[in-house]
Amino acid sequence: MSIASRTNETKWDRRYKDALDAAAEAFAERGYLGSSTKDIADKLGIQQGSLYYYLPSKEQALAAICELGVQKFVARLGEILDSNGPSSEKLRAAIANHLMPLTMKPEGDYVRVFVHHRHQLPSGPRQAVAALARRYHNLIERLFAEAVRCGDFRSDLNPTLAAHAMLGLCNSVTGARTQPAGASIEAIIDEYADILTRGMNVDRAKTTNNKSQPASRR
Amino acid sequence: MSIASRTNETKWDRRYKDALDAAAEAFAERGYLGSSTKDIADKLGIQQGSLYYYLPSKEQALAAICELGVQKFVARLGEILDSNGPSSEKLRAAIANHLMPLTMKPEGDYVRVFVHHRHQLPSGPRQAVAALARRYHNLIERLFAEAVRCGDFRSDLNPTLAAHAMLGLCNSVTGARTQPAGASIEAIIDEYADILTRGMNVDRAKTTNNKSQPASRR
Amino acid sequence: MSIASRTNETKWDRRYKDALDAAAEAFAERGYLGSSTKDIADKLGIQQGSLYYYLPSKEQALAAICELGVQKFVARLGEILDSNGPSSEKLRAAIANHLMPLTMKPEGDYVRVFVHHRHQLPSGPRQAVAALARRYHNLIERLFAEAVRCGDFRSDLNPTLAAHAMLGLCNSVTGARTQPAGASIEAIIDEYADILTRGMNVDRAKTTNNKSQPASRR
Amino acid sequence: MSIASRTNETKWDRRYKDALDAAAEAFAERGYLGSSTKDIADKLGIQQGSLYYYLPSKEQALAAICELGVQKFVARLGEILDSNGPSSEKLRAAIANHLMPLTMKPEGDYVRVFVHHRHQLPSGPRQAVAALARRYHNLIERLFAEAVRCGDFRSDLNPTLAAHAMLGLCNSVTGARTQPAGASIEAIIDEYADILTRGMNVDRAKTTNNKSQPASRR
DNA sequence: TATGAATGAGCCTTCATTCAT
DNA sequence: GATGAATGAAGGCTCATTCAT
Repeated sequence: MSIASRTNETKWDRRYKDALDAAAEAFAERGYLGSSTKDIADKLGIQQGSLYYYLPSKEQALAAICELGVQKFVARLGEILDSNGPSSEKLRAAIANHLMPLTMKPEGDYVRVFVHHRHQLPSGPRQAVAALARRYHNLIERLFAEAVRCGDFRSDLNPTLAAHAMLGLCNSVTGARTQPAGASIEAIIDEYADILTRGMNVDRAKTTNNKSQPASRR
Repeated sequence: MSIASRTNETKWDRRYKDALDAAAEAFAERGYLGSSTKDIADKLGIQQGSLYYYLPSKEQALAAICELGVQKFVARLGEILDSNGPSSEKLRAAIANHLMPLTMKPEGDYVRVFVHHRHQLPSGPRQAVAALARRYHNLIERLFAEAVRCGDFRSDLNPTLAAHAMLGLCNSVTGARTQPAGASIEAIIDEYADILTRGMNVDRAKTTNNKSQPASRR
Repeated sequence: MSIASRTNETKWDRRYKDALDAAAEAFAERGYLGSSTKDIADKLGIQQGSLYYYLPSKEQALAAICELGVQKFVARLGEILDSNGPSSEKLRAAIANHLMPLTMKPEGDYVRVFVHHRHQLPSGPRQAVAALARRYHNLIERLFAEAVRCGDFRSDLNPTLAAHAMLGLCNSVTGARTQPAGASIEAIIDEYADILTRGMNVDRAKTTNNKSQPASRR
Repeated sequence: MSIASRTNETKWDRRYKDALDAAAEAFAERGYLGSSTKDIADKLGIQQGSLYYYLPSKEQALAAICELGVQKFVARLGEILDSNGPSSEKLRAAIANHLMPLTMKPEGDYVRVFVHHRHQLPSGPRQAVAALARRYHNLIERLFAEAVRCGDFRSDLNPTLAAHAMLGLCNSVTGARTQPAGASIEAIIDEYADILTRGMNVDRAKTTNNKSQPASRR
C-alpha cells in the first residue's frame, strides 16, 4: 500500500494540485488574461484539452488558487497575533509571514496571484475571496489597534490606514519584477520592519533595537 | 477666432486626447488585456472601428499613456528635490506629488496605467518607459541618500530599499480598488508621510510634527 | 481663353484622368485588392475621402482603366492588320504595339492592369471588358489565319493557339517584376518576334533577318 | 495495421495536406488577397477558426504552397536536362513538364499559385521561393545555352531572353481563365513546342521533324 | 487518463464609402 | 472642390471549451 493511498490522496488529487500550481505559476508570470490554457498545459506537460480533466475552467482555477493560497496565511497571522511580545515584534513577524512565502514555489505564486489577480474573478467567487482578504486585513488592523491601546505604538496612529500601509508595502514586494538590487527577502523584511516601526528620521534615542528603548528611556 | 484656433489645437488633437483618456480609463478599470477597443470606443461614443482614426493601435495607446502620463510627474519630483527644507518635508512633498493626481481625471488613470500596466508593453516601448521609471526611482533614491548624508535620516537607512518602500507604499494606493474607508487622499498622504518619517513606535520626543523637532532638540 | 476651355476639358476632366492614372499606377504596383483608396489618394496628393469627388468607386475605376486603357490598343492593331507587307512584319508590328506602351507612363500601367486585373471586375463590367479582350484576340487570330492562307506562315499552324501563344508571350513581359536582365524593350521585341517567326532551330536558309528572306527567296 | 500507420502518416498530416490543397485551390481561383480563410475552411468543410489547427497563418500557407509545389518541378527539369536527345526534344519535354501538371488536382493549383501569387509573400519567405524560381529559370537558360553551343539552336539566340520567352509562354497558359477553346493540354504542348522550335514561318524544308532536316537539305 | 480534433465567439485592425461643412 | 470625421462590414487570428475515442 503506497503512501498516496494511505493518505487517501489519489493520483488525481496530486495532479489536480500540480495543475493548480502550474496555473498559479502561469498567472503569476503573465497575468490571468495573459495566460492561455495552453501555457498551463505546457507547464504540466500535457495537452491543452487534457487540462479539463483536472480543472473545470480557467476561471475556477483562479478562484481555487486565490482561496487555497491564502488560507495558511490567515491562519499563521492569527497565531502571530495571539502570541506574546512587543508589538514591533509582532509587526515584524507579520511582515515576515507575508513576504517569506514569496521565495518559495509554489507558495509565492499563490500569493502573487491572490494579490494581483483576485479582482479578475467574476463577482460570485470574487466575494468569497474578498471575504478572506478582509479577514486578513482586519487581523492586521487589530494588531495596530491593540498596539496603540497598549501604548506600544503612537496614540495618533490610524490603525486602518496603518493596515493599508503595511499591506501595501508588503504587496508591492509581491509585484516587483525587478527584485530590489541584490537584496535578499530577509534584508527587505528587516528594512521594512525598521522603517515602519522606527521611521526614517534620526533616532533621538541612540539604540538600534527599539525593544530595549522604552526600558532605557523610562 | 475661436480658442481652439488660437491655441492651434485642432479638433483632432482634442479628440486624440479624449481617446487617450478613454483608453486610460478603460485600462485602469479593467486592465490592458481586459479592455477591448470597443470598451474604449464606447467611452468616446463612437464606433469601434472609428477609434483607429485617432489611435494607431491599442498597444500604441498604452505606450502613449505610459509616456505622457508620467512626464509631468518626473519633472515635478525634480523640482521638489531641488527645493530647500528638511528632508522629511521633501519626502512628504514627494508622496503628495505621487498621490494627489490619483483623485483627478484623467491624471489618476494615467498614473494607474503607468504603474500597473506598463509591463505589458512590447519590449521596444517598454524600455523607453522603463527608462522613465528608473529615472523616477533614482530621484527618490537620491532624496534618501542626501537625507542620510546631511543627517536628517538615520545613517543605517538603505536608500535603495527605502526608495522601493516609499514607491511601493505609494503605488499600493494606486491599485486600491476599495479606497481606504472614507479616508481622503490628503489624510493618506499625512499618515503615510508620518509613518515613513516617524515610524509607528511611540515618539520618545513628544512632538507631533517632526518639522519642529530639530528646534526642540537643539 | 485657355487651351483647357477651348478643348472643353474642364479642370474636373483633367483631375479625373489624373485619378485614373493614379489608380492604374497603384493597381499595377500592388494589385487591385492590394491597393487601398488611400494609396491612390496619396499619389494624387489629396485626402482619401476626396477621391470620391472624381471616382464613383474603386471598382468603377478599375472598369474605366480596363476599358479606356485598351481602346487605343485595339485601334492601332486594326491599322496594323490593314497595312500591307509580309505577315512576319505585321506580327512584329503587333508585338511592338503590345509591348512598347509598357515603357510609358501611364499607358504601361493601363496595360498591366488590363492584363492582370480585369478578372477582378464584377460580372457586369467584366463582360464589357471581356468583349474588348476578345476583339483584340480575334484580330490577332485573324492575322495568323490570313498569314497561313496567303502562304506566309506554315499551313499546319493553328491560328487560335498561335494567337494565345503570341498574347501569352507578350503578356508575360507585362507581369515581369524582374526585367529580363538589362534587356531593353526593343531588344525583347526583336528577340520575341524572331522566335515566333523563325523559331529556335538552326535556320536552314542562311539569313539572319527574316525580313530579307522573302526577297532572297523570290 | 492501416496504411496510414504503416506510412507513419497521421490524420493530422493528411488533413494538413488537405488544408494546403484547399488553400491552393482558393488562391488559384480568387487570388491570395481575394481568398478569405473562410473560403479555405469551406472547401475543407470545417469552421474558419478550425483552420488554424492545421495552418499557422494564411501567409504561411502561401509560402508552403509555393515551396512544396515546385520542388518536384525543378527536380524533373533537372532530369530532362541530363537526358540525351536533340535540344528540340528536351525543350518539348520541358514544356510538357511545365504544362502537364496544370490539368491535375491539386498540382495545377500549386503551380498556378506559385506562378501568380508568390510575389505577395513577405520578403522573408519570398526570397526563399525566389531562389527556387531562379534555379528553375537558370536550368531553362542552360538548356538554351547548350543547345546553341552544340549547334541545335540558332547561334544568334539569346539564351536569357529565350528562357524568359519559354517561361512566359508556359506561364501564360497557367493564368488562362478561358482554356483555349477546346484545345487539350497535349495539343497546346505540341503547338507551343513547334512554334518555339520551328517558328511560324513556312518551313523551307518539308519535314515535320527538324532533326532530319539539316541532313535532307545538305 | 489523456488526446486530437474541432468549435464558436470575440478581438484587433483595415478599408471602401458617406456626408456635413 | 476638397476635407475631416465617422461608419460598418469584413478579415485574420486566438482561445476557452467540448467531446468522441
